Amino acid sequence: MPELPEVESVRRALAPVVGVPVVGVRVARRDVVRDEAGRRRGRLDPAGLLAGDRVEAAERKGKQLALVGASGRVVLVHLGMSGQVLLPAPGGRVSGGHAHVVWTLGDGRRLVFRDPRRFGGIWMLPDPDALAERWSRLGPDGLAVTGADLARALGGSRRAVKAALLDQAAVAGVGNIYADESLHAARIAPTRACASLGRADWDRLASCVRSVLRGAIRAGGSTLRDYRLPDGSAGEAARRHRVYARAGQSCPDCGGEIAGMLLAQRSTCWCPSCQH
DNA sequence: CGTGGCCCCTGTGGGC
DNA sequence: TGCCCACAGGGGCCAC
Repeated sequence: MPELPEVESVRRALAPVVGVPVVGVRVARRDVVRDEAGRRRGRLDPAGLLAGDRVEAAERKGKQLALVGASGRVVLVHLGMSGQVLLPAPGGRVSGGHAHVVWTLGDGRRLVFRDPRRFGGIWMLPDPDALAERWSRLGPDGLAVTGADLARALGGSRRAVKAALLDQAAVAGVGNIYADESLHAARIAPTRACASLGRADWDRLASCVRSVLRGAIRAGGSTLRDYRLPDGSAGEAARRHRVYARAGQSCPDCGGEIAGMLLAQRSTCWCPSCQH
């Protein structure tokens, strides 16, 4: 679910948590928390989840969110398909269960990680170097990606361009919604082989990726079902979708019928009359 | 090596 | 009304 705009919207909404002490943490499901090596069993040191620490910064690359402690320890959060980071009002309840990790903050509030499907999770990293190492495996962030970046990473690939856009090592933060939306804005068919695109195509596509992501952030992200801002409210970006989940409806640009297909095991929507 | 396919998991909406 | 299947924003791992 959450792609770059949703994670960035969450990150921005966590500004009130920065500078606040972390009093303690309760872990209801041990296996959503992993150490640096990826292990999800064994004794869990609460300090690894910033208990007794203080949140110094909330950072993001692609779809990954990092809470950096004053100690230098890092809590890295992946939302997967159904993950949420919630900051309920004091005394408020988090409905629906699946609240796997709950932090108690010094200002009396709670920070909650819930994730019904558990495709997401939390990684405890010992220091900022470990975070930098992890993030070095991601491609450039979607808000900053250039045509040169895409051409270098994907220019020789035989894959369909949509499948390639979903590769986080090529560009970090684009998922199924914004891949379809960016390709439509760039007027490029999702089925086109990467190797058939020229430099002008990559430049236009990168530009469209950046603007589509920026626009979705302005709208607070796309709420289809699970995604919520930390205060529980929905993002409004889904109103702006031009092709995603609109198969059979008319293209807002040309009025032609939007096609639906399966590409790389993901539902894909596009306009065959204006994307080539 | 690059690439496609399968699987992880829960919840829900539609069709029968 | 109720059941069952298909499908959902992601990504790791496997076999080709």
